[in-house]
Amino acid sequence: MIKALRGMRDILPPLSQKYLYFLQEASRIARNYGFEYIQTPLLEETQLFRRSVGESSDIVGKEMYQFTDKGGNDVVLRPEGTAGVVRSFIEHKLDRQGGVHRFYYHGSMFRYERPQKGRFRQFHQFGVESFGEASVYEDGAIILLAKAILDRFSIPYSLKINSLGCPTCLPPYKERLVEFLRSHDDICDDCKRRRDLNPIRVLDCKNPTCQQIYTQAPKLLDHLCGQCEEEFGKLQELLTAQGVAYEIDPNLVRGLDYYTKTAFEFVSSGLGAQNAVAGGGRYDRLVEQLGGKPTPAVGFAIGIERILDLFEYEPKREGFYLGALDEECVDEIFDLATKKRARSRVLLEYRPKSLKAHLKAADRQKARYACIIGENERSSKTVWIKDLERKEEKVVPKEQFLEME
RNA sequence: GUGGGUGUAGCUCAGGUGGUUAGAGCACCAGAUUGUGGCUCUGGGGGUCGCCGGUUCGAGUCCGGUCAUCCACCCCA
Repeated sequence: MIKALRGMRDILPPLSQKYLYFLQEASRIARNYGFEYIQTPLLEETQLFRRSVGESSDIVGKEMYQFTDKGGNDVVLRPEGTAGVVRSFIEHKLDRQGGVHRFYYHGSMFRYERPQKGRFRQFHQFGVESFGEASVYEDGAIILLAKAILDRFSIPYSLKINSLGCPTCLPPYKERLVEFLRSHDDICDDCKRRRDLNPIRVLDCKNPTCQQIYTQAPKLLDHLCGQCEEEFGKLQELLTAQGVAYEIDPNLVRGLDYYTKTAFEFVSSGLGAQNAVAGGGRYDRLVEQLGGKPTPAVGFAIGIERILDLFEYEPKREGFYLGALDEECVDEIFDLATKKRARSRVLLEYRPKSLKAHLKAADRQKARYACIIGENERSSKTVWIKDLERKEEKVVPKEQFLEME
């Protein structure tokens, strides 16, 4: 038997129904915040991710589905969504057009990792990206948008925020940190590697010995420049005013290189070790880094598989089940179903069955109405209808049946 | 890449120390005297016991290998 590849899974009913329901609600909320839908290719030039996500990240370092296509292009299946949207933003010269551009997207991402709970090689994200708005109010709005989506599904979470500084305050801090790290030779091997590649990432090392050492390390939050500090304060003020509970996590650094200033993560218990359900932040330098005009930007992504694990979905009864009690009535319900299908969802049973069997089938398939034609109905040109939710039944002329919503 | 757990019916799982036609619950289909769903009862269909090899008169059971899957490390959505 041919099976799906490791870490790839099919999404079939009823999960697929839940998936669509999530997309519908999340899209609606994103639109309420002024975002428009954007779709970008799943395949991009490898260079795009090397230059955005960064060489020091695990994603670029070891998780990309990378290959050479038949035209000799070095390409990858996108491991995350932001880079492609930024590429598109620049390619279509929206950076030169000016103004604010807000996009939401959803779709498959690919990372070659060992699968585990909440982690797949092909997974799906719903994300938003906002370009051209430097105000910290936008950071606040973006966090509120993510929160609104989680709240829509009554998902319990805790919100962690941090500031990663800007080109003014981050480099001097990095130097101090590296200096500190060089004076401590007992940090783990991973951290020694990080020290040279991307020193900030040592801060969220899980190794207890390292964590013990880092309690003495210089803190980025103590080294923010005036503007970064002010904005981080303003962000907290905004969140507090909106009644959003949050926790400052000075070790929240995130594994992608492009973040600046605001970084945030929504975590939820009940997801196992992979507890981040949404994450994002500001990336003011990325557009420029990829060859566009300097443009401030901020965004986030939600892990769809993870969020689907966190809420229940009961599809509601919908549509009409049509069944015949004897062979002579089958042509009639077939014709009736075709007409009815111009406006409504119709589940049609071709085999004549007992009334009991039809009701059972209609119930199981979650139809709202069981509509049956037998000898009596055929001679009187009517349809017997039972509302399976209200448990009410009636016999109506065929014309009236076709009018029903 | 590393570690641990698990592979028996569509699903969840039983199957002491090897022994005849491999079981249950759920699900599915059909019935329970006249055309009424969810509950109950009866019956039915459905399994190369992950795969390969070894030990044995005999392997679902023991041994080796292999594959798959889950969880964790790591990292992140």
